[in-house]
Amino acid sequence: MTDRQPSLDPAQLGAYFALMEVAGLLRHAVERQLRDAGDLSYVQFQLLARLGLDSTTGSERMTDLADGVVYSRSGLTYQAGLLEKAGLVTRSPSADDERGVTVTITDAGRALLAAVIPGHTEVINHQLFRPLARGDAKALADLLSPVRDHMRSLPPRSAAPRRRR
Amino acid sequence: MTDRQPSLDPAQLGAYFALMEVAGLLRHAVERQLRDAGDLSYVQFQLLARLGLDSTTGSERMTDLADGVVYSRSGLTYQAGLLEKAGLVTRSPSADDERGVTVTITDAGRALLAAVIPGHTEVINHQLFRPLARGDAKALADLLSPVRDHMRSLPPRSAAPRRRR
DNA sequence: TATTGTTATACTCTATAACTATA
DNA sequence: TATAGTTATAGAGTATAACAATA
Repeated sequence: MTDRQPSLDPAQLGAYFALMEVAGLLRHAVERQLRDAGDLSYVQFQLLARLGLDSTTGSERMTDLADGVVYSRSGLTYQAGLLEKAGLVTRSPSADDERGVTVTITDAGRALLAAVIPGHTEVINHQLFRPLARGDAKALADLLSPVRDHMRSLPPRSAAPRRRR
Repeated sequence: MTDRQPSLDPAQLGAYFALMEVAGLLRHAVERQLRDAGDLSYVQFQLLARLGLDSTTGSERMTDLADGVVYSRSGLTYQAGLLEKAGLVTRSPSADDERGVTVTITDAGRALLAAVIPGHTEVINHQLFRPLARGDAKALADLLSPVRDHMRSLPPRSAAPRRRR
């Protein structure tokens, strides 16, 4: 079940700690901005961004959203409920599968997204890219993209094992 | 207060999203391992690691710990209380400054740290480094270290503004 | 007066399990 | 029987503000 001696060399340790600290600090900064600018949590922003920017239709099914944002079904139900209550998304039964729920971003949701993004990118520029040279962004993306793809392919995502009774 | 049009180019967007997703998934995986192996949250692990690995004495003051782990004083008090209750650290008044509290890792804390680290590094190897080539770890560390230093130097850390009454 | 740390409190978020309804 | 989503619930974590004690 476990490999032998997989201990990390100093470069790996440095990369790991730097990655976690940078991402943690960046997320903290970004969450503050999103909270101040639009009263959104990072997860809510991710959901809106997924619907408003990634999706061409502005709609996605709950399960697909959960897979993208990585958490439990009930957590997504909770967040989608908050977004719906705020008028930023609507929920309706899926056309093809009566069990499914389709979440759709509203005009208000798009407007809020647009209102929040400038400050968002500004934080990212200031905190993340200011100390980097041109070309570093691409280098970073090239390093991390394969990792992301690998992690996505791994095992357990939102729809983790379901208990049988 | 705001720069003009700091919008992100595609490479920057890609780097940002990849960074956040990789770090998020990695943290999720690592938290599960720490929980299973030692009933530790990631933050608690960070505190133990800071005391047991980074510090030569095994001790640090509360404020310094908070600065390193990035959160509020009260949050640190809460976590330090949990660690103390579990016998993994002790808290005692600082020698030089009567106001201060020195946190020290116990033998049990070091033992738990040692017990947890193999599984921890294994997760990191599997999830983060498996898809990377030799040399990529150093490249990643070289890219992110300046960012981390920059972010650390920025403004608000644990000891954020204190309200006057 | 400023700083260190704790406490009380309220709130957000997440996970588990049970439940309903459709495939 | 399996899957999609919701609900109830309980727990962990965080932030704010007020507070006590020392510098």
